[in-house]
Amino acid sequence: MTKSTVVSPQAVRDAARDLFASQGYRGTSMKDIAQVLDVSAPSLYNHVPSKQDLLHTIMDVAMDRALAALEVALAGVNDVADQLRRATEVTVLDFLENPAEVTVCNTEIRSLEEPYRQAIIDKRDAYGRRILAVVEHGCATGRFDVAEPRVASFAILEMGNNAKAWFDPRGHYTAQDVAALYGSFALRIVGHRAG
Amino acid sequence: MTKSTVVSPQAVRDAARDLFASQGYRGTSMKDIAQVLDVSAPSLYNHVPSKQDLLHTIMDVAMDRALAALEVALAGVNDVADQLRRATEVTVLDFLENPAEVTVCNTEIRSLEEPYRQAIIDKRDAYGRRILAVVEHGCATGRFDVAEPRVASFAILEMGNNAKAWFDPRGHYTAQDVAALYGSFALRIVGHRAG
DNA sequence: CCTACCGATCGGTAGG
DNA sequence: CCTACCGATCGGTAGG
Repeated sequence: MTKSTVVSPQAVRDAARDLFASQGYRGTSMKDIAQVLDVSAPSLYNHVPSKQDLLHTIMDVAMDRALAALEVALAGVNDVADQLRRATEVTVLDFLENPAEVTVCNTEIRSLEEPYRQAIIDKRDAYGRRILAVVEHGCATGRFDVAEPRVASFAILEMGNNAKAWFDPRGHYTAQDVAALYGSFALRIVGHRAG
Repeated sequence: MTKSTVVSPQAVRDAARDLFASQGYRGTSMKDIAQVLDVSAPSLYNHVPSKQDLLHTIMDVAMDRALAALEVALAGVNDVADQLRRATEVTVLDFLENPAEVTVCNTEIRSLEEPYRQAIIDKRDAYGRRILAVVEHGCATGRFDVAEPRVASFAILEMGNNAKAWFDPRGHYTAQDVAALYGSFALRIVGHRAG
């Protein structure tokens, strides 16, 4: 036997996540997902309500996980430079460790129907505001020196987005190594001054 | 009359570009494109050979334009810091001035059939190598100080990718202003030392 | 969990 | 440039 996995809502979402990431939401049929799990397409509806619900759930779980990881990374950290470094590291780590979810979140917002679409956009914006707040705090306290904190925070959030495309988990560098590198880039972008 | 545009291959590509950017390639039908131009879907085949050709041509023209603009921006510039600043500025300017093409290039490579897909990837990689060469030259001559030139060049190329999402051409800053800001970020990332 | 099937939509062609 | 139409595929349901 090649497939002995018990079909479950999570198994369907995992298969859908990988296919949505590689072929897109519109380019993936319920039959494609079913074939991965070795069942017929109609059988999927015993586990999930619809294709649209699959997409929304994948993205919503991914956003909640990212937001929670960001809060954990910032909890109890007082130095604003450490805050920015950790926020950047945890962001890049999320990109590297969950490449399929991140790709789906990046490319399939347009495939979400309302009100799901707006709900995901709100969570994505909340993530961005959290980064911006750190950058602004660093500027207000004179630890950072950058002309446009808002633009700087966008650049920091975005610069690691494609790292998952070239990162090799079995290569010379670990995901944490790469994340640390981006953390140092973030501090340079905001013009961090020590002490 | 609401539409008096003469239908031409370029008009079809322009309509397709905007629809592919907002709805995706698979989410856009030939009928959708035809409706923008106020003709029937079969009529489009008098101007373009296929939907797939539309996608490939849009992306290929966009990549050639970006590569040419990069060469023009670097022509005759000797100082490596100026080279990196200009390369970053022209990259971000391309993102801001051609948001639909850039979105299509970013999200629809997976919708391209071979050999078109590989040809576009090759052009995208050539662009990245050009940026990397500048960063490496700056490191080799001691003008830049960054541990991983390759990762730095990826970060620089990527950081402005989403600027088109929040940039408002009628706002306080011009596209050139925003591009200049990213140019300064690039020099900070590579640890540029003056003189 | 399956087969059989529904109405809708797709890219593209025929023929004029 | 049009209408009429082709075969294929889609998400989802019926019924068991």
